[in-house]
Amino acid sequence: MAIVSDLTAHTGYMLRMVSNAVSQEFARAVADEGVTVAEWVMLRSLYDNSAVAPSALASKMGMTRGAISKLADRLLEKELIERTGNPDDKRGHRLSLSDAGVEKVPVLARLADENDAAFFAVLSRKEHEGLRRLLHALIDKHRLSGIPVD
Amino acid sequence: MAIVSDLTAHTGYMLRMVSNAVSQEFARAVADEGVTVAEWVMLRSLYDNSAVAPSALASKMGMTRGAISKLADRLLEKELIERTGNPDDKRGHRLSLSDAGVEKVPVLARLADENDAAFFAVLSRKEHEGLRRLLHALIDKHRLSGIPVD
DNA sequence: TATTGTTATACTCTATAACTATA
DNA sequence: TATAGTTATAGAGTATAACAATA
Repeated sequence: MAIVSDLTAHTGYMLRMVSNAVSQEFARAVADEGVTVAEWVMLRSLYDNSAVAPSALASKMGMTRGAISKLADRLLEKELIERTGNPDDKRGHRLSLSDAGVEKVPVLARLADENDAAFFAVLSRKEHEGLRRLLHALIDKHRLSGIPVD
Repeated sequence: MAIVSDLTAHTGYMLRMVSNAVSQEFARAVADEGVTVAEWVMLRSLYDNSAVAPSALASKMGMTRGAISKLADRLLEKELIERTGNPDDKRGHRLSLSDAGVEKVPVLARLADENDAAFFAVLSRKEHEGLRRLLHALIDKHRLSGIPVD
């Protein structure tokens, strides 16, 4: 029988297990506020600089323009964002937070803070910082800020 | 304006970015072999101890029984696994690898080895080991081997 | 009554590609 | 022709709940 490496031999597999666990817990937390994790990321991205082009969000969030469009539709229906035209280029749109959206972001941010603190509390401060440093190195070296899709 | 933590302030967010990147690269690699990541995990799980009950796989893989059922349907259609009855308990089923499945696992394992090695090559050996240790601690302390679902 | 597994339904996320309108 | 954005379609993953057969 061939020698076959175990599933946990792969760091990517362990990463996926842990990531799924954190995200699933966070998904439950924000679900009470009526949003999904991807919706939270879009809302948070619009909080700093409102009036962002959908294509800019797509490359920032690592999603296709089609996915951004659908995500924006849902947030529009929930009246958390607004979609306006770009006067300079009539093809372009701009997405921005609604008043309700501006109010919602700090609430969701607090849930994110709490969820993160609770999950990683099983690590010492030093270990937690080490993990963040390693993840940061991977993000940096693989240029994962905005995987340009599409 | 309220103070709102940045997305990257959350370790869970960074974890999700990195995990998605590794998994997406691996998904592309195994897609050439005609399987998905979840299918690979099920095939690998059946490689060690063939003849596993669907419910056992569900708790091992952290999926619902319904999800396992659907996944098994796809692998049956690809003729990589077989589904038999359990003579001791006529309600029960047993899943096991087909001959083609047994041949496929080492091929996929090699892709997993290569993908993992390539992605984490940007870390030093010491850093890589440190990351594995931290992930292992999180898996252990949160008992993530088999989140019993359903 | 409880359990095993399947099936039905539905929603999110993702990707590809066709389409509309502007440039 | 190229670009911005939307829309259509489809597949994968997940969850809930209803269901049939068996215990």
